[in-house]
Amino acid sequence: MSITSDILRGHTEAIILSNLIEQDSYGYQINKDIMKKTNNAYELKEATLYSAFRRLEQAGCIRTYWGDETVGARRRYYAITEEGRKAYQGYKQEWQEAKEIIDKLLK
Amino acid sequence: MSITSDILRGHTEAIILSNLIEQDSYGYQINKDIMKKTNNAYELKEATLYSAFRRLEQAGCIRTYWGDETVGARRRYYAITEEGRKAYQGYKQEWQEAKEIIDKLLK
DNA sequence: GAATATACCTCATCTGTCAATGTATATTCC
DNA sequence: GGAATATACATTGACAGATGAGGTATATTC
Repeated sequence: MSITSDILRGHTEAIILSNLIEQDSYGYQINKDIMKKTNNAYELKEATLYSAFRRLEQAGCIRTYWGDETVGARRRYYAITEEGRKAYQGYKQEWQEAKEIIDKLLK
Repeated sequence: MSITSDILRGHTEAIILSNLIEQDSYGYQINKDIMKKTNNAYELKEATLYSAFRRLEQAGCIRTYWGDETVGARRRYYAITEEGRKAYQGYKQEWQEAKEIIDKLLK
């Protein structure tokens, strides 16, 4: 991992939601996707991932169900809710604004 | 303030250093500058500012001296060190990378 | 049968942010 | 005269998100 967690902090939930907008997924897979998308520059720690899931579920942004795998380890799938889609739009908007602000400040 | 602190978290020190590269300054002024630069979209809380000063000094990124004001409240000035300039370059680099990564992830 | 990959989960700890609180000086305005 | 506001610095305790360390279980590869 090349970028510090304090910079990614605050984006965890948005990153997860972004993944779930494409399709329902489960923890392990989401993490793999993130690594792939960033060419291994960023990896969510498991504990971070699961605590974010808990927050997102509590907030009504995702719902969860168990996969029906007959082989291999069981998978807990997550699906984004309507609430979650709204939240995601908000996060994206916020990111665009934050980007501008930080760019201004780090000139 | 319109953008959440979790997103700015991790940029505080870089923002301060950026300010000190322009000129020596003091806490109150730095905060005012930040507000001005961001059109009041972002304001460092005082406690955040001062704890960042402490970290930066500890890390050798800034040094401090008292101003010689004869009127008004005393001012504690901060100056960036060579170490601090290097750190700032690192922060800027990191920000460029982080920006790309987050942009990829929030597509 | 040992190692590795897949897959889930929890707890204690760490770190940065911030509300609240305190001190002191100077200016403005009624 | 005095009340409000602006300037300026500083500390403390609480909070929240990130994470290292630990745990469980199944399947495959060598």
